[in-house]
Amino acid sequence: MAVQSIKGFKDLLPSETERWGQIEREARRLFSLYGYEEIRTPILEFTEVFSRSIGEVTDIVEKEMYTFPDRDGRSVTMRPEGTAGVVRACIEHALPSKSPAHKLFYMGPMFRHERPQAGRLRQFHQIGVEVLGPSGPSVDVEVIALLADILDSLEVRDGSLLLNSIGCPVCRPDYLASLRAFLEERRDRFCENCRRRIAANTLRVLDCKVPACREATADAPAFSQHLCPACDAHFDAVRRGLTGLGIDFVPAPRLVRGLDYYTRTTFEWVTDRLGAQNAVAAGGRYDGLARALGGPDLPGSGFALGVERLVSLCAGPLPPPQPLAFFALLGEEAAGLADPVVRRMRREGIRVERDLLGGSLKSQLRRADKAGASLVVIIGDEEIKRGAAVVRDMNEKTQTESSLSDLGEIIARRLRPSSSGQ
RNA sequence: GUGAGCGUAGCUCAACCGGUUAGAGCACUGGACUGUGGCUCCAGGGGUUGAGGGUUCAAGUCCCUUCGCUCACCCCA
Repeated sequence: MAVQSIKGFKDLLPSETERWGQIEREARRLFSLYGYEEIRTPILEFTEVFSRSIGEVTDIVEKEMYTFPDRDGRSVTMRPEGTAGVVRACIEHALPSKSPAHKLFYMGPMFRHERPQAGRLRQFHQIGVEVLGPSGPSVDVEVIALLADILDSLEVRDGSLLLNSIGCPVCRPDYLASLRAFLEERRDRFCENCRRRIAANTLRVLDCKVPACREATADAPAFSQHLCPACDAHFDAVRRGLTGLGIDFVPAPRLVRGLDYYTRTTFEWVTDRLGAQNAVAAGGRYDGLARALGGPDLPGSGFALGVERLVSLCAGPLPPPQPLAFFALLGEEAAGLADPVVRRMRREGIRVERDLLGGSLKSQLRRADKAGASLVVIIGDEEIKRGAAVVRDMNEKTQTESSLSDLGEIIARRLRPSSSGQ
């Protein structure tokens, strides 16, 4: 059998890359409007960057990372998410000392060795933002508004924003203790997984899908009732901020995050149109991350958006391509005459295709039609004798003849009938 | 990592209870129209039926192994 791509690694063919391009352009446009700057960090990092930030006991670190010894023996890992590398870079380049606030975005591939399924790949792509420095609630609100605007600009509107607060190092221990006590009391009502989680990943029990577990936790203590005054005020301000912007959200007391570094605000944009993987974007505040990486206190807030998942939700129209002129050429001599014209037109910003396959005029016209050409320039022996070219309008089915020297200007004028101001 | 389903042409799918030369639509190429696209009609190229083994007079079809894909669990973007 011929060689194939690796399981969970997908090719993006031209039929799909247009949508990707649209998404990336829209995102970049909004990032620029919001004042976010791009950062590009390496795909490969020392393993500690992830194990120390994401959390040693998470699934990602325990069994999903592409980790291997580099040739010099040091353990390296292909990034499973974007935040850790961005924060590492900020610490390494002492960004906090250069400016008290950094608003960054990134886009690119992430890698997790999971079993592929709908909406889940081993190489997948995220677009994300990180705001490093400011710790106030308005940062969380801005980040969520930015996410909402990206989705809105792509006409992805049916879905909901889940919002929660998971406290901070001040209030979380108390809450965890009372939650754990609550769970322990009804330990025998939980699935095997959850029994293990009670000690290992207490918050996760709240998020279990097993109905019996859901029932057992129906009246579990909610974090929102146990927040310390500072976290409570922060959460309240985020909610008021979102309401003020007209951004709907649903309080989700069970929404927890799998990654250790989250504090306070946590949110997720979910839809029911994606199969089992319902999260399109997720994020929150991670005030403890920079310290975990050995850096200074550096509050952060951001989100990551799954591009593949977003693509499958996008049904809106793609931007129409620039009008196209197509050269149908019969014979070597015609090609020799046409090529300089074609090149000149391209350098002037006109979209021009030149037939490369040859064959009958009929087959070249067929290709021109399929390529979506609005004008076709035909040059054959008869035209060469007259030093001319036939210009066929594919929509009107009309033809005119013009001299080779005027060709460029005539095509340019006809392809941009009204927007000559450009 | 666990479980289930599915692998037939480039794509989407047929092929009865196992039966003789594996078909169709779309796509592609050519012709009708010798230099004029889309529509129509005609023709043509394309297959190790995922791979390997077994049962049988006979396997796309049944059995085993293996590879791949898909979906779900888990987890997450």
